[in-house]
This record gives sequence, C-alpha cells and structure tokens, in this order.
Amino acid sequence: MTAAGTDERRTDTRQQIRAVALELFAEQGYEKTSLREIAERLGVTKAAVYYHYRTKEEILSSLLDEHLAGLDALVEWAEAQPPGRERRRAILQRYSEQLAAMADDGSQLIRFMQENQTSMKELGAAAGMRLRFERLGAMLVDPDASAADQLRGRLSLMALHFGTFARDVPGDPGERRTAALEVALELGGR
Amino acid sequence: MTAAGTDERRTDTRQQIRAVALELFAEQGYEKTSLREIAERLGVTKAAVYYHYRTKEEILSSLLDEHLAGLDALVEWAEAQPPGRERRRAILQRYSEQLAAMADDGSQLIRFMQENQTSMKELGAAAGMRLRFERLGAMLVDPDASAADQLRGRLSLMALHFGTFARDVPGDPGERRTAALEVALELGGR
DNA sequence: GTCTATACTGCGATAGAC
DNA sequence: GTCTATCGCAGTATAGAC
Repeated sequence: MTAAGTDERRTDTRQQIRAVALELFAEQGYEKTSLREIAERLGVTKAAVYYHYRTKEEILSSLLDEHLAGLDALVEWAEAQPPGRERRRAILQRYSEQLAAMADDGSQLIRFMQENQTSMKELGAAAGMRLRFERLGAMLVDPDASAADQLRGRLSLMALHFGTFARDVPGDPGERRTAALEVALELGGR
Repeated sequence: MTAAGTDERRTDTRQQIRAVALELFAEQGYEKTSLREIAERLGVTKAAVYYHYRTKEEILSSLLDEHLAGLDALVEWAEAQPPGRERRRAILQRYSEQLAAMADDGSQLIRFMQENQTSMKELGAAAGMRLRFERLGAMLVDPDASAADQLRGRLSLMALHFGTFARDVPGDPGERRTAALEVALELGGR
C-alpha cells in the first residue's frame, strides 16, 4: 500500500533535515548555514542530504510550503470580502489567530523571513510566500489613502509578526499576541 | 605635507570600491555579493580589492562607520536628556531630520540593514551600529510600560526607517518623511 | 603604494560506486 | 539510501612585478 506521490518513507531523515535546517536557518541565516553543517548534525554526509533534497533552496522551499497553504486560505477568503475598514480589521484578527495557531517552528519561520528579506527576495523558493504577503498588504492599505495611512497599513502587519517572535518584550506569548493585535488594529483599523 | 593617519591617496580605487559595494550589497545582499563581482565592475582583480580592504567584512564596516558618528551623537545627546514622553518625542524628531540629511547612499544603507538583519547580527562589523540602535530603542520604550507600548516604541523606529527607503509609498521623499514622522510620533510620543 | 599571479580551504552541486 | 570523488566558485592569503 504505497501512497503514490506522498511521503511513504522507511526513515525519517527527510524530516530530520527539515528540523535541523529550520533551526540553523533561523539562528545564523540561510547563506551562512552550510549543507555540511546540517549533514554533520545528523551524522551523514553532504551527498546524503542531496539525495533527499536536490538543492539547498529546496529545503527552505519545503519549510515555506508548510505554512503557505494557511496563508493562502486567508488571502483568498479576504479577497472575497468587500473592501473597507471592516475587512482590514477582520484580516488582522484572523491572521493574528493563525499566527497563534502555528507551532513553535512557525514563529521561527516568521522570524527567519523577517531577518532574511534579501535571501527571500532572490530565492524564488519564497516567491509564493512574498506574493501572498503582497496581496495581503494590498488589502491593508487603501491605494487612495494618505502616505501616513499607507505606512500604518504596512506597520500593522509588522506589528503582528513582531508579536509572535519578539523575545525581549515582556509577558507570555498569549499576552504579546493580544498586545500585537491591539497595536495592529489601531494602525490598520481606523 | 602627508596627512598622517588620514587618506592621502593618488587613486580613488578605495572610494570606488565602497560605492560599488554599497550598491551591490543593497541590491542583492551581503553574502550573495562576491569580491570578484566588485572587482570586475572596477576592472581590477579580486586581489586588488583585497589590498584596500583586508576582508569583505571590512568593506561593509567602513560603510557603516560613515554613518555611525551621526547616530552616536544622537544617542549621546538623548541620553543626557531627562527620560519621559518629551525625550521620546525629541529623539524621533531629531532622528527623522538626521535620516533626511543623509545622502542617497544613506537610505541605501538603512534599507540594507533592514533587509540583512541576519548578516548584521553575526558580522561584528555591525556590532557598533546595533549597540547604538539598542540604546536608542531602550530610550523609546518605558521598561515598565505595557507590552503594547513596548511594541509601539519599537515600531516607531521602524516607521522612520520605512519612510526613508520605501519605494512603493506615494509622494516625494519629503512627503514620505513627514508622514513617517507623524506615524512615529503617534506610536512613541503618547 | 598599487596591483597581478597563484594557491589554499570550504562551499553548493553532480556522477557514479556500493 | 548513502557513500567517495570531483567540479567550479567563494573568501582569504602571500609573493612579487611595477
């Protein structure tokens, strides 16, 4: 009973590569993390990693795909709503919940994207992710609004992201998330 | 009449390296920019670049140093003021002016720092820059304030930075700067 | 003082043996 | 499924031409 196309594996090396890679990418960045480093942590060689993923970029790509579906669902739902203040409010609200629902490695990934924007920009693997964020961002700012309001719209997304991975802001994660949503709503929900 | 310690040069290769490097770093990131790429644009070899700067990091370091003095002056002035809402307001006001006064490559550098946080983090060359931003950030948030207020304080700095290099926000640079200051003040000046 | 030639190590990536 | 061997390019480094 082999599941065609999906993951039917005897080893969990694939999964281990993903876990180690996410940790190292978030810690020291995409470019500074070498395949040898990932391989050595798992006790295999570089070429063994290459068996499971054809390129380094594909490892990152698979990490992003894990969260792309959720983001995509949000974007599509949002684009079906009538534009306006209420939609902006709802987007921020839902996205905040979605961020909260992501596992621990979800916030690692958000932080990685925030701190490696250049890598993400020319990586292609991240093109889908960036596209969704652009569509989300476009709905958070009225194109006819003032420059200040456009800035507020952009910052509202950043506020939510910051709330998920900021380590030097006091309070438990839930508290930070509530605070982030509060700030995001006052930036984007006027 | 040799100026001891300062730049007494017959060629401007050093300056050209800095200009090309800043452009490439901002465009494609620090790690993806190779010394050979910089050298070829100037019609010299990698080793020639290596003569003027002992490491790749030193090139970035020299670019950061250009703007470190101005930031340092702001931080020291600010730390001599009595803490409180008025100081936060004054810091944002002055920093906004300082950003506006920076040349075109100043905003390239700000954008670079924003988009290459991971490189900056482990680079050491940027340690001085990060230290100043931390001290500046510390004065923009009351440690006893709520989590929401701490977030607002952080975002106030980001608003100013965003206003200097955002290309998809409408209006001329002056207009964007005014808008950024307005948003920053409402975030950090309550 | 400014640069070229050359070489070293480690990187991402590929080919082919087991 | 994992390995060894190898490739070209990266940053770094030194020797020496001019």
